[in-house]
Amino acid sequence: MIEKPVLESSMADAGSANRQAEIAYARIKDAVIRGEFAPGHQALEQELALRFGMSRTPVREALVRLAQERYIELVPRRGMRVSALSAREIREINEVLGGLEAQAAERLASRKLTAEELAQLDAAIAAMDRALENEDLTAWSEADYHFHRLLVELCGNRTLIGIATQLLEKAHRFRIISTPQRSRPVYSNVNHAAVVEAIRRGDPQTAVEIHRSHKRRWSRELTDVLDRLGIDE
Amino acid sequence: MIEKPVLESSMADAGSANRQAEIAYARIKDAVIRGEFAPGHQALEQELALRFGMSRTPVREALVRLAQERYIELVPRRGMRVSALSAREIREINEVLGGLEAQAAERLASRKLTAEELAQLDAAIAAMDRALENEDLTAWSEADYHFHRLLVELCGNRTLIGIATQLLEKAHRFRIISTPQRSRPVYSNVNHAAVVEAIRRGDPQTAVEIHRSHKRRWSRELTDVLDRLGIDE
DNA sequence: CCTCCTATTAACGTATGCACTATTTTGTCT
DNA sequence: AGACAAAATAGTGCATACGTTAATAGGAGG
Repeated sequence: MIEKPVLESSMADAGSANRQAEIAYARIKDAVIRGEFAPGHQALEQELALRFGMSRTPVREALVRLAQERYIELVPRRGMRVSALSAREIREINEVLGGLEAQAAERLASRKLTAEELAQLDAAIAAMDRALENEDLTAWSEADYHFHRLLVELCGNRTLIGIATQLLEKAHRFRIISTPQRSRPVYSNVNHAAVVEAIRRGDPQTAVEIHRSHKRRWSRELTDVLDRLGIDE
Repeated sequence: MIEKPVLESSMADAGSANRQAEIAYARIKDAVIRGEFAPGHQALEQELALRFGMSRTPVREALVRLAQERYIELVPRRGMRVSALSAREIREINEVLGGLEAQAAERLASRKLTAEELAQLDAAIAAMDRALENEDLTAWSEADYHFHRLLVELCGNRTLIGIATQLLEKAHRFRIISTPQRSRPVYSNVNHAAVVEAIRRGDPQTAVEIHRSHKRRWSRELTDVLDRLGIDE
């Protein structure tokens, strides 16, 4: 048995892939979504590496992935810069997501959901109602995010799930910023419940209709919110 | 002036970002899409680095990006493995893309296109017609790809453009494989022309309707094609 | 004082080095 | 010969090193 000079970091984890790069990816992404790294915030690769206790290599890998997802830009000489969510992008995401969710809802209404799946949807709506009663907009925001993710994830189309999840994360990032500026979202809960009802009845037509009109209403409100936040193109 | 020992590679290019990593990314992606790297094909990082005349670092960066786009998998000990296009994934892509393109068409019909934009669409259809007359399925396939990309790119929603383009590239990868198995696509040209007509008239309703029914027809044909190719879930 | 040019610095992009580990190969025992 | 254990091998994931170059600071000239 050759004795190897174990320098440091005993590499306790055995199983999965990329530890360090994965950690860097998750931490930076989380910081961006939660607003810790504000739009425009810059950080050098070395800086991040130091903060995470790793070398530039895994940090760079994380940055490349995040840049591909448009969370950051890699500016040649200044490291990463956190992308701003422009009004344009928010509107675009809202529009695309509307279409994808309508597709998901249509699919859901077209197949028989298990009792458990329906219970999950009901629970998600219940959580939203509870948050609304407590006037807890942050909790409502989280619950709404959860509901939308659930709706998408139940649809079974993994390609759709992947794309919609990415967009939902970005929408959630915006929601975290905008929550204080939004009026009490009473319509949302009612509409979500109605969509689930249509899904339960197996009525794709109605599910899509409701979802569409809800999105249209929110689209109009969005304009005001963007104004109040002073976000421009 | 300090004389620096210029070792090799005079770095002739000045302007843009990542040269090497970008090259690796483009070459591998192209090889996968064009079928040079068949599904299941494996290659080690060192192997690719050698082939491209660079070190493992930029190759790895390219692989990480491609893995994120699901063109390849990074298998811990065997380098990259080219992902197979499963029947399931193809159907999923077809479904999502149908929705996105319908959205794009709707948007196009809802705004006034410039004469040049309409001319571009007409030209794309003309190219498809020409290919069909010449019984050149490969050329038709390229022209069809071009038409769909154009349709999407004219819609103005950059988020939609980005997502749809990724999906169109994958669909194109499938088309390259499946072209020999497909019956002569007569309907497609007629339908594409009808969609453009609806867009020209500014009739979103009809544009969406036609697009939908076309996608439904293709969806049915797809099942046969998948059978003939022996692609299973 | 302002402008232009030069020298320095700093950060990226890439190359290389190193340790850890899954896999394979070799050798021994039954 | 087959099965199991031990050692060699190979390849990743990360750390470090290096050259290039953009940005900046400092000095000279107008």
